[in-house]
Amino acid sequence: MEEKKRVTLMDVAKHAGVSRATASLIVRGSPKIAEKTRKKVLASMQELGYVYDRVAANMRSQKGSSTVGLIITDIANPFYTELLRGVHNALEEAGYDVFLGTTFDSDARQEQLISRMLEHRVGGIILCPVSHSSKNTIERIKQIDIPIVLAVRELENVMCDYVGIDYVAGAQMAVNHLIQKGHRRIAFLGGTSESSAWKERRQGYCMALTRAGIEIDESLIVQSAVSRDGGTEAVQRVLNNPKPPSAAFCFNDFVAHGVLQGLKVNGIEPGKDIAVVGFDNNNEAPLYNPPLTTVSSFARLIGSQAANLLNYRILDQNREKQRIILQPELVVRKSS
Amino acid sequence: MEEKKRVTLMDVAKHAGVSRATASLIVRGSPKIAEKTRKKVLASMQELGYVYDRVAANMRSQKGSSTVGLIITDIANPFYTELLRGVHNALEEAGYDVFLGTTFDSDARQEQLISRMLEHRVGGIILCPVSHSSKNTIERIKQIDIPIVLAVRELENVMCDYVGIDYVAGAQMAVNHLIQKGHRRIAFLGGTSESSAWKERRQGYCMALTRAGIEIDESLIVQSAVSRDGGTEAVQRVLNNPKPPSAAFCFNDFVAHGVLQGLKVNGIEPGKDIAVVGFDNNNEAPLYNPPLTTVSSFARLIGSQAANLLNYRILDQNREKQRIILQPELVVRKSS
DNA sequence: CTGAAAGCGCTTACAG
DNA sequence: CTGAAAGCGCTTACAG
Repeated sequence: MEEKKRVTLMDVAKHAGVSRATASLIVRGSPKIAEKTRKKVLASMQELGYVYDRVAANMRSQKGSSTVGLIITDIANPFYTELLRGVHNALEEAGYDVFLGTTFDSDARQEQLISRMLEHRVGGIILCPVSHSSKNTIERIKQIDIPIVLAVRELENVMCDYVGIDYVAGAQMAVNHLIQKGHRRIAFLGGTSESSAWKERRQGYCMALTRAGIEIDESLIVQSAVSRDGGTEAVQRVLNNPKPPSAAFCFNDFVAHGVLQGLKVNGIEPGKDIAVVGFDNNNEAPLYNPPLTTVSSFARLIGSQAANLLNYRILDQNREKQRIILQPELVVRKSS
Repeated sequence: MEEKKRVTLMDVAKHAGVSRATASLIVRGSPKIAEKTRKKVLASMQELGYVYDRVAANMRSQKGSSTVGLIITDIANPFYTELLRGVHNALEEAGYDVFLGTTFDSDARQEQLISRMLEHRVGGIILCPVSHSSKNTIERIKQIDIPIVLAVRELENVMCDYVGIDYVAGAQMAVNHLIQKGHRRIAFLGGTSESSAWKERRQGYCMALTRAGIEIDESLIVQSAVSRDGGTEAVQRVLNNPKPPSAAFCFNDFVAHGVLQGLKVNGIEPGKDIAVVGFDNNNEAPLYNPPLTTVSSFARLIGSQAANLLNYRILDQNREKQRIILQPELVVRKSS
């Protein structure tokens, strides 16, 4: 297992008895080379085990590399797994190789990842920003001169291609659905008020109630960690309310799952005694017991759209910025 | 949005009034530079928006890049999603950036991905080989002179670090469990006989039966697509058997889910009228109805172990090859 | 098609 | 710390 020396184009050229320039033309698939010469050179490459150094080539020709960076929050979150699937499929199809990075919602890691991707000379970046990007980071992002598209969360004052979904509308859909079912006391469970995702859901929640002439009762809004356990805790708290709700809109499906479990522990049957609606429509939602009514946030579609935007942007730096806001969709199941 | 010219180390050096060599030492964090000079230079970098060209640096210093390739079968498969999580977390922690590629079990795509990763000068590769790697590909892989670790599937005659699980033992566990529960007619449902994963499960299935003195009944072995629908079809077929089984060992949890659904359609209650066991213990398994007894294949752990092996290999090309075979684990739930 | 030269952005080694 | 030179593996442009 000794380190073999890297075979260079020059080696190939010598071996095949042609000039380096010719060999270079051949690896790049130029049509102006005689078939015979080409075959001879290709044979030499095969024999010597030549591997094209795309990195050196890109550097010399100053072309954007065929590499793209994808920065997401957390690969353990099904929403981002789905998004990753969308991005990856679309990007591979377009011939890019993808670099993956996860921020765990830390601004510092986000900064670092952006730096590293830039250092690797990626041709573009798809960024799902952390919930609190520092001024500093935002300035950096604005300065970046390679194509960049934002997904899921927008950044203030940053003009970029963007694809996300309308959380406010999604929350409204969920709550309207519950109102139509006759519910008046509707809780909003889970999530933390610092995130913009929470704020927007809250906004939709309030709008739906207000339009229906229902007063907002702050005691029905219970924050929690974004997890199953968080959901269980939140529902526990709201059940202790002197006037408990007859329905719950949950921050996301994970939280909703915890809510379902918490209800059962208390002998309350979700879907019958109380209605529960989630958010995201992740793969597990139809498997919950009862199957969960939820709002689809189309993570995969967000991913593939973002990939497409990036591809267009790479092909034409001057095209107009595009902003795609996907409309969520209510998926009614047994839990409501 | 005009293309700015890239700021080089030389630009920084000029701006700070030092030599390029000094600037180079500073970006690499050399300790022999006076604090004052360092600060001045760092300030210039900030001001000019310098970004280090890791690619050029690696090329010049002929160091393996801090980049690693991960080639999996299909990102839509939860098993590989989990594996990806394991790899990614471990690798990011160790300071690598990861390139992701998916083969969709195609040998041609596998070849292509390996080439591209090599062309990008990755420092190492974690490969989950497709089920039928051609002789050609195998030869290529043997010739690769950068660190490479195989995961999930081994390749004949290829000496590489490897981490996988013992499918044969896993299948035995599942079937033994059913035998202990008193079952004698146990079906093996789903999967296709071409894949080594199927063959090994079948081997374990047969061994367990034989040891218990139960004759193997080929009519209870029904192949199918590896999907929910496949599972439903397979169970339908086996229910038409003149002597239907009282238990089923399924190729994986997906197939098992289809089996559960197929049973219910026929008015048969899984977990009561018939026992069902899956394979993989994916995230959904505890959510099925009834919760699924299954064999955990520790996808995430395979990923993190593979990442560790690769890291060790990169640090020391001469260390002895390691072969890690994880033992699967039976997780008993309500379906059996 | 060839051949020699210059350059992409960096590192390395060395004399000062 | 500086300065000049050489080189990583490629592409580019040009005269022949």
